[in-house]
Amino acid sequence: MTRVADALDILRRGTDEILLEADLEKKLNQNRPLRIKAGFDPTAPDLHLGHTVLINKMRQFQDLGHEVIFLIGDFTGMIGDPTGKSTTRPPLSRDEVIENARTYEAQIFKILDPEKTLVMFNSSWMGEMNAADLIQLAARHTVARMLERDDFNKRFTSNQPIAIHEFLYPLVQAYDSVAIKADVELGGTDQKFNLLVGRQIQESYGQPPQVIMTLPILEGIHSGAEKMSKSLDNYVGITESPDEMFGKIMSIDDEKMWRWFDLLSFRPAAEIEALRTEVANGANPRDIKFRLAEEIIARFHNQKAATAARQAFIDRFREGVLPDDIEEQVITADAGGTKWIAAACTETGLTASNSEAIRNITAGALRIDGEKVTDKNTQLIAGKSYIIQIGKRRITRIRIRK
RNA sequence: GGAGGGGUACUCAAGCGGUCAACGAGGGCAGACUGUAAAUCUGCUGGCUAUGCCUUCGGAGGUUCGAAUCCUCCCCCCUCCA
Repeated sequence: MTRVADALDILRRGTDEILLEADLEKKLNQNRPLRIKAGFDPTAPDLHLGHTVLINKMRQFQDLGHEVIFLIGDFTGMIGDPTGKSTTRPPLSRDEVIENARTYEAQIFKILDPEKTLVMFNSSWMGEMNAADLIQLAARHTVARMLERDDFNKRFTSNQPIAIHEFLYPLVQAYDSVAIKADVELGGTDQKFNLLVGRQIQESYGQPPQVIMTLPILEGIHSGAEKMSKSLDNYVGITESPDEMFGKIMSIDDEKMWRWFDLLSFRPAAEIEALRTEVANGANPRDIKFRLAEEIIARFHNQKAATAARQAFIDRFREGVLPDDIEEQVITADAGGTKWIAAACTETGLTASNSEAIRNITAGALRIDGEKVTDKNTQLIAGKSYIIQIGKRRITRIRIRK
């Protein structure tokens, strides 16, 4: 096997599509570092495992000696939200963009090699364009082609509005590839259309078209097929604590676990296959899920933290032991020297309102020091400290101050 | 520019003068069962120490004992015609 064939094997793993793979092979054969592009929003980053599917692929390119361009779409971000459905996003200031970029770096370099990563902003070329330049760019594409994009097509045929500027987004993104002279652009499967526009626009500027590589979209931790996202609150953030990560990963269902192994694990395919066999032969899927959780936590924290998280998980949920490092919050008692339980829950953020706390008491979900509370008028006494639990996941220690 | 249709809670979607804090579905939270899984079953899902009070049905006014429901004006979306 040649080295190019090896590289292709590595790069192919976990991808949804590579267009055209023959082009990629050709480029790899040129024996030079390729320019690998991936674009990101300029909004405040809170990277989660879903993003890492893509970032891991970037890392593989780096390991093979290629140059990764982490492109921050600050120009497009400054215009506003493309869907326009939600309230218009306020334009980000220069300082905010730079601040967000810094936060990105702090997170992506948990995976990427800083030495081989180029962070760029598309405002540096888009900001130079004038109206005539933009119109000439727009002249390189047709409405009919735009309407081929799935979501445009759906909206068009179902009479939903499409703002004209939305057509500019794929074009600007495509032009980014021209400006960067990208050899390869990575994106989620939902980006396929935009990435293909990049190929076409590059060609019209006389550049060899980029290879596009789409990666599957990771589903969130809740049941169902919704993609992992912050707004759906079904994500595992890469800066979360080991315990939080462990709990969330364990809560995914068994079927989804294999999907996560495929997309997130660095284990050799054969090893994952062996794990499948173990489960098929009767191993408890939970124990296999432990390994997935540990691998991921070790990646973003370290092996020691991963082991500790697993132990804490077992202690807490199998043995029913309370964690020993519950954060203590201090709140002030009322004039009478006591504190109403519902108000205490709300003040500590355990519940969003007193009503919610009362509902949880009625539902039998609230415990004080392990004892189920049935009286919604329960008072906490000043000077004492209590462990308050709602359900299995929400827990805090409260000290009542006079 | 003209004619018509529509904006309801996190989302979709009923309601079309009182019985509406607003049917139903999804989502979420909790309980049972478990492996803190999933599936299933059950309860809850605006706020307020509450058999009551307050704020919600695009916005502002008005009619009425009483409005999400009727009227006026405004904003936004969609369709058809031009």
